[in-house]
Amino acid sequence: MNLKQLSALLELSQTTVSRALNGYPEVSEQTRRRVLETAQRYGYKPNSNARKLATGRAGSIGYVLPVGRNVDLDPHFVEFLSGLGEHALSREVDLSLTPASYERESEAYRRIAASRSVDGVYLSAMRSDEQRIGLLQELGIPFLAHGRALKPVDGYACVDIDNEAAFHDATRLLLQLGHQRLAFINGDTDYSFAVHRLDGVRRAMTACGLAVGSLQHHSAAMNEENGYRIASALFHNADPATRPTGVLSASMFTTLGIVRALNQLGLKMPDDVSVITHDDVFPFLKPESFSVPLTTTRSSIRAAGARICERLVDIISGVETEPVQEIWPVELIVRASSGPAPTERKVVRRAAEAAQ
Amino acid sequence: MNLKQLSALLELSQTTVSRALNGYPEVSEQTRRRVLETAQRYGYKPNSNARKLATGRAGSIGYVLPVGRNVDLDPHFVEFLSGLGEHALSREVDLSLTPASYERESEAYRRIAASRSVDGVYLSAMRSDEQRIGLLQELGIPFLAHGRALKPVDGYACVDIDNEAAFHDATRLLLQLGHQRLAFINGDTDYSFAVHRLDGVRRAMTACGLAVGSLQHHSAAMNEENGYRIASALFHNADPATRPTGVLSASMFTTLGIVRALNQLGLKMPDDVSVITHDDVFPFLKPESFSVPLTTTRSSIRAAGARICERLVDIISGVETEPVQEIWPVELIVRASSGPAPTERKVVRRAAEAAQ
DNA sequence: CCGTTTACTCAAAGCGCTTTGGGAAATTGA
DNA sequence: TCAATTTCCCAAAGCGCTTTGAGTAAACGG
Repeated sequence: MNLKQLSALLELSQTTVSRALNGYPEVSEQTRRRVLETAQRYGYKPNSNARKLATGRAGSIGYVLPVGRNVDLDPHFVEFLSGLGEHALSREVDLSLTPASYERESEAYRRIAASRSVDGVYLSAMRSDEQRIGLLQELGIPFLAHGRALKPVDGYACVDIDNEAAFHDATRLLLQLGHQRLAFINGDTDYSFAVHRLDGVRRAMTACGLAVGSLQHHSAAMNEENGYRIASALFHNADPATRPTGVLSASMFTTLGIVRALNQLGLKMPDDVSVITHDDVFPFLKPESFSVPLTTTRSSIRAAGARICERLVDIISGVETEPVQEIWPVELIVRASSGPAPTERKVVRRAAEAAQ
Repeated sequence: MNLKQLSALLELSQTTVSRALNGYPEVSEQTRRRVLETAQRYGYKPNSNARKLATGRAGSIGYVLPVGRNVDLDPHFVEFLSGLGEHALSREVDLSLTPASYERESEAYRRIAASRSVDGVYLSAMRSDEQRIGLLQELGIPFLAHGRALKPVDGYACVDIDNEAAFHDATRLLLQLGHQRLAFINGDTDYSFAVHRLDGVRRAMTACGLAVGSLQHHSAAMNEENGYRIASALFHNADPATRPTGVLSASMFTTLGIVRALNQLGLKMPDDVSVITHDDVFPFLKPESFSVPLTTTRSSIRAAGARICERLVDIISGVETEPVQEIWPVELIVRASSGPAPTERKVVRRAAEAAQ
């Protein structure tokens, strides 16, 4: 059933039927009702491709999906997608994913732009060495970034969380609790969020008069394995008097590994080591659900997804004109995994106990 | 730059240019080269909507994304998507996600079908009470299911793993190891995979002469919290002589919770309780990465994604005509979390130790 | 009563591509 | 040499929708 057939059936012109369906005022209420009713009964739905061609609007937002043997879409993405989808639903837009290997990424953006298959795109996993912003500006396709680039600093729209402040605050808490030897198991610093977080940690240390060089900083993909590997290296056979007493962790997955390493070495949270983790709010893995509930910096990645969809639709429809950089604050939530730094005395006592 | 402008530039008809670009034989090699070269130089890309309208092909496959306040896309989805995307890349198809709330799901499928925005769809999370197969058959849109319905048993194309055999084998292993009291922390039996798994467990028990009624079966969403909650209920204050000694778990997330509960209660794997888990092969959480490496039934959900994309493209293009039901075998991989059932003597001894 | 709004409706012109059905030139076969 | 192919290219007709620009009848105002 297409428009032509439907209008023949109704003995009306295509114009009138189209207008009736799309809510234009130039059609009488009576006619509109009749049209809607008939359309409903015969299950008429406009052909989306024809409509897209005629209007020039695609009614969908795009994303270039990084794929390849060595690329793992991480669970952050699906959580983000949930939020995006939730909002997309209310605005009746679809999401179009264009798979592309890392090397051919810019080609994919070019194709999207030239073929006009989407109205706008969003970027995520912003890199320290970010190329896409310039590309998309040049291509003239509306976009919104989830996260920020290190440079350019502005001139584009984004939604990001205040990673710098989050890790500054977490670090300050550890320092206030008396921790002097800190370790930071960071995400991959190829991504800008990891750089911002490191900046935050360093600023807090500096403010407290601690040498930045004393920080044990490790950068790696955020997963269980790396958390385990790095934490094991930090604590295995380390002198209790010199090993870190405070650990900052980039993600809950990393922390799963850290916890496993600590358990294996017989180290307790928070008596031997305090841990603060960033929590993206996964419904399937919560900081309360650790044997020792985790102190976290928390920001819902899902909420960010919903917001990004909302703003992207506004940008596309011209409601939002200036490129706004929206930075969300992050909460620091104290649970049981953080506590006062062990004193020298305690360290010795606990070491003796452990030796037995 | 559109086709009209490009052909004006080349002083050729649109027909010839279109044919040259699309590789039709009716155009001389020399002309083709000239066309391709010019198109390249001026960055011409066909408008995808116009092409879709003209050809009737969408060049994309669709998925109805379940969203809503209470719906969590789980990490399985992103892993699946990785696989799908990997293959989609090689076939140059896009993925189109249409968000829909659970209640309006069938409406979303109808819209997709009527608006011809995609060439085919895939289904996942097949339910015990599955309605979508009939709907899609009626709508006449090509589809491929990831998983199977309980009924209809056949008449549609699917890719599934042999959940029944997987859990049969896992159960048989526990029985062979002498376990007599089993618990199964299953996924939600609203989904057919969970029913198949339960069938497998029961078949193994029956074959071994064990009463099916003795199985402690719990059905719940597969996450850390539920694993913890159910395992705690099973083992907290339970008589060592009657509590389960073998536990089957539906997912790695569930098992995270089970392990937490066991740790808290001071129970050891595999001495006090053997655990076998299904592993969907997440790159960020591996069975080897548990303090006691997990015995698992393993099947890569990502590989399934790639295969589904491959077959769906074949179905759309008419290469695959008969609805094939492709069932993948599942490997049972023994690691340290499974072992012989504790004997009565051992049970008493360990209980005494624990009491001290 | 007649010119002017107002309320509806319509025919037709795109949107940018693919594809059908030829047609003219070049090549071939006898 | 001439008819029959083959080769290469074209004009024009869609695909199914939206939107422009008009037109007609009814309602209105003075």
